[in-house]
Amino acid sequence: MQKNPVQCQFVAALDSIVGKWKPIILYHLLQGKPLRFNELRRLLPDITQRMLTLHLRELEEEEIVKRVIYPQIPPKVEYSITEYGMSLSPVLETLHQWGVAHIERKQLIKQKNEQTKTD
Amino acid sequence: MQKNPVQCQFVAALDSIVGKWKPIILYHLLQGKPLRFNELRRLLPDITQRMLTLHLRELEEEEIVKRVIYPQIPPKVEYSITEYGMSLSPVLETLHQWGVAHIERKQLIKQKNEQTKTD
DNA sequence: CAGCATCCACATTGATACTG
DNA sequence: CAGTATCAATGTGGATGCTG
Repeated sequence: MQKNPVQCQFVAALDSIVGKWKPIILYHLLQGKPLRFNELRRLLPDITQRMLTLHLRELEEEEIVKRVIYPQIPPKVEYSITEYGMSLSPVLETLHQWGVAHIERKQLIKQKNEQTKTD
Repeated sequence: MQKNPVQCQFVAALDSIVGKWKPIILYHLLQGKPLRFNELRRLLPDITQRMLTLHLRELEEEEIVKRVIYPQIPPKVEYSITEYGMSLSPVLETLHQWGVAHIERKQLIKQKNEQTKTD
C-alpha cells in the first residue's frame, strides 16, 4: 500500500479494469450469459489466446469472474460474472458512455476543421 | 479506428484516464481550484517531474485540462480543469467509489483468513 | 477445446542532470 | 519556478509452437 489513499483507491479500481481487453471481456460477461473460452475469442477477434487467458486469470483472482470446468472430453470451460463482478457494472457503464461521447466530440471537431479548410 | 466499436469506446475513455497518475491529477483538479505545477507535485509526492509534465501535456492535448502561463519571473503556470474535463467527473467518481469498496472488501477477506488460522 | 511456455517488441515509467 | 533531455529499467502485449 502507498502513502496516498486516494491514489490507492483509483489504482485499486483501475487495476481491476485496465488491461487492453479487460473492459470488453467484462462488457460481454456482464450481459449475463456464461461464455466458453472460444466463444469469448470469437467475440474479441483480435485478442490472442495468451492475453485472453492472462486477463481471465487476473479477473478470476479478484473474484470478478468465475471459472467453471466441466470435466469432459473435449474440455469445456465456462466463464461468468460473479455477483461481486456485477458491482463493476456502473463503473463500466459510465466509462462506456463517456467513451461514446468522447469519440463523437472528436469527430465533430475533425469535421469543423475540414470545413474551415474549404472556407 | 478498430473494427470493434465497443472496444473503441472503452479504449477512448481509458486512454484519457489511464496513465499511472492521471486519475489523481484529475481528482485534484476537479476540486475546481487551479493548481500550479509545484502545487500538484506537492499533492502527488511520489510523481516525478517528468511524469507530471507528460501527463499534463496529454490531458491538455485532449482539452481536458487547460494550461495558463503567466509571463513573469519566476514563471507561473496554472492548470485547471476545462468544462469538457468536468464531464469526466462522474466517471472518476464511480471509479473512485468502487476502488474504496474494493479495498475494504479485500481487507475484510484478509481479516477472515487470519481468524480462521487461529481457530 | 482450452490452454501453457518461451522468446521478443514496444510502450510506459523512473532516475538523474541541466536550463531560461 | 517550471520545465527539458537523456538514459535505463520495467511492464505489457504479441508471435509462435506445443499439449492433455
